[in-house]
Order: sequence, then C-alpha cells, then structure tokens
Amino acid sequence: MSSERKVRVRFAPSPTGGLHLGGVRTALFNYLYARKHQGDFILRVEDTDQTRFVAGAEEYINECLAWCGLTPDESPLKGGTFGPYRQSERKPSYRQFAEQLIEKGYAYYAFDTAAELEEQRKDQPNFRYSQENRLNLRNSLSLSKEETQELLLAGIPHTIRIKVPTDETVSFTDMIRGQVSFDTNLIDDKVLLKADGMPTYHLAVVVDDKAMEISHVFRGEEWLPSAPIHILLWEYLGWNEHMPKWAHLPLILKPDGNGKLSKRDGDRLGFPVYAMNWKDTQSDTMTKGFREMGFLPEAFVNMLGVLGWNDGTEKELFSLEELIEKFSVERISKAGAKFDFEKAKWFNHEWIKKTSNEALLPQIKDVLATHKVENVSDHYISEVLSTVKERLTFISDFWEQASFFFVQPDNYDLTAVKPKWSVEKMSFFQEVNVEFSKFDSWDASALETFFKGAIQASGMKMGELMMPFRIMLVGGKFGPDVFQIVSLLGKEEVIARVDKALIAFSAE
RNA sequence: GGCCCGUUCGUCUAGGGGUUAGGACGUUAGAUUUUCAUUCUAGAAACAGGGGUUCGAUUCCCCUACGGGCUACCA
Repeated sequence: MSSERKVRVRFAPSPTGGLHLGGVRTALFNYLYARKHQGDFILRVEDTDQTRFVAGAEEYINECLAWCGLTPDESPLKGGTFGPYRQSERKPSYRQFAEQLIEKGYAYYAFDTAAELEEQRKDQPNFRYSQENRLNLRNSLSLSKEETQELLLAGIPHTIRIKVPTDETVSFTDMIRGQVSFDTNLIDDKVLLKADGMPTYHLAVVVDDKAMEISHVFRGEEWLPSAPIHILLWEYLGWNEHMPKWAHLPLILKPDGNGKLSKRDGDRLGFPVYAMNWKDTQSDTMTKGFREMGFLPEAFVNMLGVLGWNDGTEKELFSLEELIEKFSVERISKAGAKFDFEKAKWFNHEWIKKTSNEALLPQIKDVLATHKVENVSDHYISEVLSTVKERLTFISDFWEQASFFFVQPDNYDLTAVKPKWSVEKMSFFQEVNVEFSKFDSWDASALETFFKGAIQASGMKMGELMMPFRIMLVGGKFGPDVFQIVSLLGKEEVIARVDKALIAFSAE
C-alpha cells in the first residue's frame, strides 16, 4: 500500500453473492500483473445497485481471495489511503462529476421515465436512446432552458445521460486484443446517474478508477462493448493523461453447450463454479465451492492461471510465485475457453502429490474427524498419507482410500473369498497368526519373506492366499501393497483382523 | 436485427510463410502392481470453408460460415 507505486490494479466484483470462477481469474490476473510490476492490488466493491446487494458477500469475497493467496493491499475491510472502497459510500462525489459533464456539454438531464422508455421499446425492438432520437425525447437538449430548470426545481425524477458524439470513431489499444474501434453513431447515450442519485457502473468505474489512481484495468470481455463509453468519459472529464491501460480478458465458457459458464452449469454438470461454498440466505440454497470439494488453493489458482494463458513452454504446473514471475499480458489468449473439470481434477491430483505431508495434515485430520477418527498420531497419519497420496484426486478421497488404516473392516468382499475357501486355508491363517505373534520387529520386507515362505511350505498357490489376506485386512480387493499395510497396521491389529475375518469367512 | 470480439486434435493450448503441426487433460491398447488405483510406454485425434498475395499459406489479406459477448435507470 504505497501511493508512489506506478502500477495500481483493482478487482471490483459486485457483491451479488458467491464468487464465480471467472471472477477469481480476473482477480488473479489483476494480482499477477500488480505483483509482477511491484504494484498495488486493490479490492473495491461495486454495490451501487442496492437490490442486488447481499449481506455477508463482502466478507465472503475477502475470504475467497485470502484462500487463493490473493490478498489485496487495500480493501473495504482493510482500508487504505484511497478509501472508501465501497461504491455506495462514495455516492456524494458522483453527481458532481455528472453535472460537470453537463456544464461542458458532454451530458444532459433526461426526464423520460423508465415506463415511457419501456413503451418505446415495445414498438421498436431496436430502440436506442442516442444521437438519432435524443431530440425527440424529454431531456435538457430537447427542452428549453427554462423548462428544464422548472422540472429540476420541481424535483421531477431524472437521469443524467452521456451525450455521445456524432460521426466519430473511438479507438483504443487493448493490451490483449490490440487496436479496437467503435463508431460513435452506433453507441447509445448511456445513463450515467440514475434517478435515485446512484451512478451506473459507467460513471462509477471511471470516477473511482481516477480517484484511486488505477493504472491498469483487467476485466472480462463482456465489458468490451462499453469500453468506448468509459474512454469518452475519461476524455470528457479532462483526465485523458490518467486513463488506465485496458485489458479485456477472454471469458470462461460452459464445458458443453454455448455461452458463459454460470452457476447453474455447475449444478447441472456436477462441479463447483464458486471458489468456496456460498449460502444464499434468501433462497436458503447452498452452492458448492472448490475449497469445500477438496481443492488445494494452489491447484485452483494454477488451473485458473493457465486457462487462457501459458508461458510459451510446455510447463503446466505453476505456483503462485512462478505465475507472477512468468506472467505476461501478451501471452493471454484472445478466445474464450471452455471449462474442463477433468483437467481441474488433474491439477489437484498433481498438487496433492507436490504438497508435503505436513502441509496436508490439517486437512487430512478434518477428513478423519468427520468420520469420528481422532487421537491418532500425526506420525501414523503421515505414514498412511505417504502410501495413499498419489491415489488422491481430492483430499476427501483420503477416507475412501485409507479408512481401513483407522477402522477395521465391517464387511468383507466374501464373493471373492467364499467360493474357494477351505479348511486348509483356514488353518494356514491360524498358524500364520501364531507365527505373527512371535515376531519381534514388525518389518514389511521380513513379513513378506515369512508369509511367502509359509505359502510355499503349505503347497498352496500364492494368489489363493494373498487375496484372502488382503480382504481380511482391508475388506475388499483394493488398496496399496499388502505388506505395507501389514507393517503400518502393526502386529496386534493384524492379528486381531485375521482372527475377526476368519470368523466371518467360516460363517454361513 | 445492429455492433464488437473470436476460430489449431473432443477440451485447454504451442507454433508460425517451407514443421513428421508439439504438449497436456480425456480416450484406446499394452506393461508394471499376483488387488484396485497410481505409474510407465505406445496409439487414435486438429489448422472452419472459399478466394486472393506468394515459388510456396495452417500462418498475411478479404469474404463467408460458425461461436461468443454487448445491445437496462445490472454489473
């Protein structure tokens, strides 16, 4: 948080509830650019539209960013020298700028009510409030000065609209797309200040970005069509030399059909779309998040970082620090990217493998706790984790992959044992169990040698006894190497499990 | 409808006037693991179409098609 910094970048979500993948990626690219250039990363909340404001959303956004490691230097909760960081708290300043534009002839009062305009649109589907028809509508351009004053003094509700010029071209350089041009005749006179005195996004971003000395704007491609409005505003307000550089990020698209990825797609296709669980108190619905699903923040950030960006090499696994180091705007692709949950899972798998047991331990303990497993030593959990780590896609898979290390199997896959079960096998295991009890050092390879030797001595086949042994220990045909399991479980436990299973196997 | 942006394997992408068009996810087949998963190896799989420019175009230009976005007193 230092105002001398040249690069100041902001992430400005609207607190409608939940933080979408696309939102996090926008935040990430903002963050990467800021850090890459030793600049500031700012969180501003755009809550001008009260009807869409959701309580608790601000804290939620903060938590999401913190989880991803994208902690803002300035934010509504943290403060900073350019506050306030909530748009709704900046209300007084907006009107002043809108009126300044009117004085300069770049904007005007419009008295048409929402209902009247609605009526117009009914008749003409292509209706636009623009230079073509603004003189036929009720505003300070078509009305006389006196009439306008009268209406204003009478307190008639009105908006302030930008007066878009005729026959001009607005062009600008987008850091991702290059030169982009718009014909002003095709741009409508957007509302700048609403009848309730609140600014629209168009006025607010420009005023706020100027006030907060924002140097670079990274936002979704959906904002490209309104960029000319913003550029006009920067010029009209006389701030041309402070205008930020623009970068319109490609969108994240639905995996199957067409269109932007939405919350509904996640529900429909069975994957999260929000960074963290979001509980909508109004509808009392819970939307699942990546965090709660068992994603590591490193994997989540990595996945988003390379969705529409790469460093030009074949490297795909990046930590946040590496992303900062390698990041360059020029390498952001122009086309939208369909979200692929399979690949997202792969990233998580890779990151689980990369992460140390110590770092994973707290989350593993949480998983165990949900299954009422407590009072297990960290050392033991860590040992178990080492044996099953590479089998995990999500942290929550730990239970499925390793529950038998903590609780005895209750059910056995008897169909795999029973048909070939025999008195010989029964007595083999009884004898082996006796031998087990005589072991002093409980070492995996020594046990393996012993067990295999015993099988040979019995004259039975290896496979006929290995499989039942496995099932005795874990309950089914799965899991890591048998003797690794044996050694981890410990002498007492193995003997107990064999005894227990023997009863189950011989029962009818 | 209008405007803007885009288009390389199914998906994410690398590449770039002359390449066997590379990688990853997924998929298929083998190997390993006397289980399952992992892992390893191999395979199938792409330059939207049509015109130019050029000795040569997937790469540059134009058109078409397709996809996406925007077209609110939402952001």
